[in-house]
Amino acid sequence: MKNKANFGATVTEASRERPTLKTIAFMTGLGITTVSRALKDAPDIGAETKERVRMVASQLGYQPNRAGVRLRTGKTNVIALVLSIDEEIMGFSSQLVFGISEVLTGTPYHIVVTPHSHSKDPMLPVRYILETGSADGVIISRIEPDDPRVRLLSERNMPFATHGRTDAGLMHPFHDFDNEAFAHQAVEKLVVRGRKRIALLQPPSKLTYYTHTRIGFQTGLHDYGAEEVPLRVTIDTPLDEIRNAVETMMRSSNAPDGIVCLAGSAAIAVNAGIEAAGKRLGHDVDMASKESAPILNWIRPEIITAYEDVRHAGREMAKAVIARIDGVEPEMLQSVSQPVWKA
Amino acid sequence: MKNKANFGATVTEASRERPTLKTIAFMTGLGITTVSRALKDAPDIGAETKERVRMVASQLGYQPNRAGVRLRTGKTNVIALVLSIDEEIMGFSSQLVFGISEVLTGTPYHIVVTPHSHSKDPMLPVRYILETGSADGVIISRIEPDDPRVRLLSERNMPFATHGRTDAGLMHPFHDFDNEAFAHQAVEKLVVRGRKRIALLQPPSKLTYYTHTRIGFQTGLHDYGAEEVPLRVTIDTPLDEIRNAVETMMRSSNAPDGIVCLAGSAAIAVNAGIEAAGKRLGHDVDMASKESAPILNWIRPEIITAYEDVRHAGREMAKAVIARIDGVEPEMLQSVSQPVWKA
DNA sequence: CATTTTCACTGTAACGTTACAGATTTTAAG
DNA sequence: CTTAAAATCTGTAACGTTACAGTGAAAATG
Repeated sequence: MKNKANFGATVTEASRERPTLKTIAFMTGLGITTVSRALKDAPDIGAETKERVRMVASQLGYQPNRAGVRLRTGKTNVIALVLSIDEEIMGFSSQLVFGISEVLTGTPYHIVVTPHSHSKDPMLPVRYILETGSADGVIISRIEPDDPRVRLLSERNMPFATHGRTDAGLMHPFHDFDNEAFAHQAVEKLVVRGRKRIALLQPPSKLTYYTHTRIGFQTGLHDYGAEEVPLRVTIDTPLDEIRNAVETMMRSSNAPDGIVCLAGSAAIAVNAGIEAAGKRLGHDVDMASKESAPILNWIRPEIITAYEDVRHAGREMAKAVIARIDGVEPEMLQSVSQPVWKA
Repeated sequence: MKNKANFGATVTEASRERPTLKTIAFMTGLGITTVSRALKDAPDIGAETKERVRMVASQLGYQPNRAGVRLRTGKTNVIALVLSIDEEIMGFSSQLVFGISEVLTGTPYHIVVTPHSHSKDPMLPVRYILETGSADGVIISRIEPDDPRVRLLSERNMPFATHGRTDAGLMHPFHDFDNEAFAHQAVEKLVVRGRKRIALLQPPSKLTYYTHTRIGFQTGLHDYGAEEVPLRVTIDTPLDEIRNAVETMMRSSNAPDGIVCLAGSAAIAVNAGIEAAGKRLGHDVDMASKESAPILNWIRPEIITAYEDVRHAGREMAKAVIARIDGVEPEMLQSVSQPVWKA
């Protein structure tokens, strides 16, 4: 009862202050510890007491003070999203953020966005999070086969999920788009339209899904009897360079009659290159592209598009990190989503 | 010296633990308070002592524990970005986030993203932030002339900046794009090309910049002697409805010969509508559009585009909130950026 | 009826930080 | 020399929370 004096003097003022366990303790006449435990539904608190505490708490609109919890327990209730600034042209990362938030709403977790330029050291943000313990879980993208961030996070036992897979016997939660299936099916779609000489606008070779893409593409070529026309730019190349490279390619005697494209924004540049070369989509050449926002068909209905649901990816990864934090085994937290072809 | 025993026993282990003021106090032989004050460059600490403390601190890679600071001082070192999920198609909000982060890097601030659907109560996230004191500053967008969030934040003395202006004598930091100038100039560009019958794809009427847009547009019509062809959809309308509305309009006897469009994503749908009606951009009709990512000209070089630098907006708002937190007057923290027309 | 168990509840300490009110030593002033 | 004034430094308490080690009373056991 030593709090009584405190409250007696300031009861009217106190009602405007943010309620704490102390407030509830005072109002119920219980100890602070009891209130804390009651709200956590601890087994050594009476049922009726719990009920009473819960009532008062919700009456007051009590919300645990995050700093208090964090200081005492180390639990931050933060999920850090590490984003590469440069990968972004088409709102890819907004969708990720929104997907993640969807899941985090209704949990105590907040999402902190930690961007970095991938020209700088990609380890920096991850190291910062580990050193300062500023998050309970981490989400990273642009994964490499033997990604050092994945190694470090695993080693330090920090729960995390990746957008993309590794390929070095590292076991961890991930969500990935099935780029192998996409590339394979893309080749099929083109061959069905009579295309046999196909170019691939692929991801940069250091990312894991470069290989997935290559395998799907080459298997497709083999299965459906087509051949590759080489293209030296990647989806990370600036759009004008892509356009120029495609224009040059389309003007050459070696021009392809089909193009597979791994990103929606790049597809726009490819299309510009095709048109600059005086060719027509659907006539001289066909293009199959992945897109993370349904806009390509607004631009050219002839583009064969597969949708990658990035928001869904965000949801999956958010669920995975939280599950990982709760101790679920990484094996259970891996998922791959299939391309959805338009029409 | 009462810490000595503690440390003596665990000195090797302690070196792996995260350093605190206590660690530095032990290493320098000073009191915890002294170290704290030394690191803040307080006037009552000796110059040599400060130097020594700073050395040891940086040696150890000391970083203040955020939970400790927050619990003690109430300072969260968090900027909350409140985003509307629905407004997003083209990576608008990613650019905002990146712009904000650019400024926040090198400050102690982190960015927490708090999304919400604007079909739900838009006050919810703001109320949550106020009630839980979970941020030192807030950034909001989609501003209305008499925005209740602006009122509430002002009333509660929470530093904030808005992306867009209010119009009810509310004084607060903001950054805005000059939509009035944009609309006016857009009309000019169209009239210069001989267009006289112009349609406007405008923002929803509840947002402040609807009025700005209308004023610029109508002044432009008047100044350059053109007339308006009404269009009932807004840039918030789903893309397929925009397309249909535009197609219908373009097929009608009342079809415009110029269109002003306030958003890049909507422009894509407008273009699709024009083409669906069998008209050609640059021949039958011209379009001037704002865009926040340079993609429209990849799609149709004929579109007259003005660039809105959203990343810059993010930077401006981040600087504004921080300045506001530091006590700078709102009057000093308002900026408007001008449209930049391509070529 | 004495003893053990169970049940319901509680005080203390600690997480890392800073405001505040001293404490000690040195220097300046009278 | 004494006294006042700087100049430096420090311990205590508190922010809100929870782990831990209890306490006291009632119920079950022998």
